[in-house]
Amino acid sequence: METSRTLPKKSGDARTKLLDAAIEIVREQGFSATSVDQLCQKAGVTKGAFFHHFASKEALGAAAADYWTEMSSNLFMEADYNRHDDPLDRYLGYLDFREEIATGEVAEFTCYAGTSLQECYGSSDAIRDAAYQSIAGHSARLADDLDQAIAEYGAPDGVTGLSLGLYTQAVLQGAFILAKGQGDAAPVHDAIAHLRRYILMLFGQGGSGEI
Amino acid sequence: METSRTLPKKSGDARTKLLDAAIEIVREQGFSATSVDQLCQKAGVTKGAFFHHFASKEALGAAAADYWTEMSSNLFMEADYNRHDDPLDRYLGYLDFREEIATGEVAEFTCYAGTSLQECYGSSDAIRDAAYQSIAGHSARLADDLDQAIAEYGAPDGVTGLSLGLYTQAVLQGAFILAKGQGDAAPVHDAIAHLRRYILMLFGQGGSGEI
DNA sequence: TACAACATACCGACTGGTTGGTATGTTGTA
DNA sequence: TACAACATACCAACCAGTCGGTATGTTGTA
Repeated sequence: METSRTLPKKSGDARTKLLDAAIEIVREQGFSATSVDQLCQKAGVTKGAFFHHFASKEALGAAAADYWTEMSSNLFMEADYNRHDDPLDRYLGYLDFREEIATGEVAEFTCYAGTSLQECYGSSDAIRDAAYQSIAGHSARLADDLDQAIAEYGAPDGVTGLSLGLYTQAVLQGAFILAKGQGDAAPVHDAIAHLRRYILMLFGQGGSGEI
Repeated sequence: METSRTLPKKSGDARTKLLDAAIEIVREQGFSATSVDQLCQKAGVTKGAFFHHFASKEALGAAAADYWTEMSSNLFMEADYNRHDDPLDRYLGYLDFREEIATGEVAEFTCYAGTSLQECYGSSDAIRDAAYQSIAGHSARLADDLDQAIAEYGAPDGVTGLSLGLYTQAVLQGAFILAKGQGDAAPVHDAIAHLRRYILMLFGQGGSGEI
């Protein structure tokens, strides 16, 4: 029953191939519109393998959200912007990095968690929770730097690191929706420009300014 | 083939009942996860009525986006905040109004266009286009007030009414996603607070300040 | 080290229910 | 009587999930 959520890590690669396939296809056409057969074909495995590793299609969706959390967590933790000494510079570097990776096909830079959270929040508790966990966890990591920046440079009453971290994610998720409508990454760059301007005004030109 | 997109307006109410049902159910469980039978049951009509008015399920989805555009357009046009003389006050009043209507169940205040745009952008051109049209059109109306505010109070280089209008929608759409994850409207209020602070800083306390 | 007992990973044909869509009525009304 | 607005009955395709089976480890023990 619980084959899916605990990561066995050293199993054959059918599981991983299915998770990769899920993230790719679901980002493009949504979860409900994606069939198990389609997933299997993309992953190059059979249905038997699918239901050996996942109790249901829903379990795959939730496991893919966890997988997404892990992948994106690694991506951002290893990025160069973390090396800045100043917490505000780290945050601004994060924004730059997000701009950098927002190129190419829309489905390649949009967020699995945001997509499936929006689609599945009413039909699957497991997927909703795993997807929200992904976004909330990411926000919390941002909040660390932002809290330090607030401690160093000050901020208006009611402005906390977490609230800014969540706002950052809201801006990005919303920009992804606009990008899907427009067919390219331009809305993401525009939105980040506004967000960056807000942060710079909030902290009164704090930080070193370098990139 | 084109039974759906041109609004006959004075037809029997099966069509309208189906559109209302679509907006209600799709906002809760997504488009793909909603079946034609479910739609018919909710609307209290039969399948014959459905396919009399809509060429396909996809056509219903696109028509519902148009219907959503019309409904929300009326809602915002008739709202009190439009009576402000100052364009910035009108924009700020819009933000207040959006906060006001963001209460109760999540599915009741989230956006049909944003939901279906995110879900269907890769699987249905018709729905994607109609949904994006809804958001883009809404942004354009905001852009009018924002352009006037810029003319009156000035703004940094590169800040246009349209770019701020689209940013506003991005913030709201992203906040809706967070609201779905959290299960209540709090993220919407938090996000609007940040957005309002940004606008006020941008325009340097312009506007009358009254509500 | 040898072998039985068991576990894991995977295969693919099959099933029963659901799906979007169709074909053919019926009914109200202009 | 003509046509729009529905209703009813039905269908083929597709869907998630099952099941009997195989091949390849792993482990305990004598």
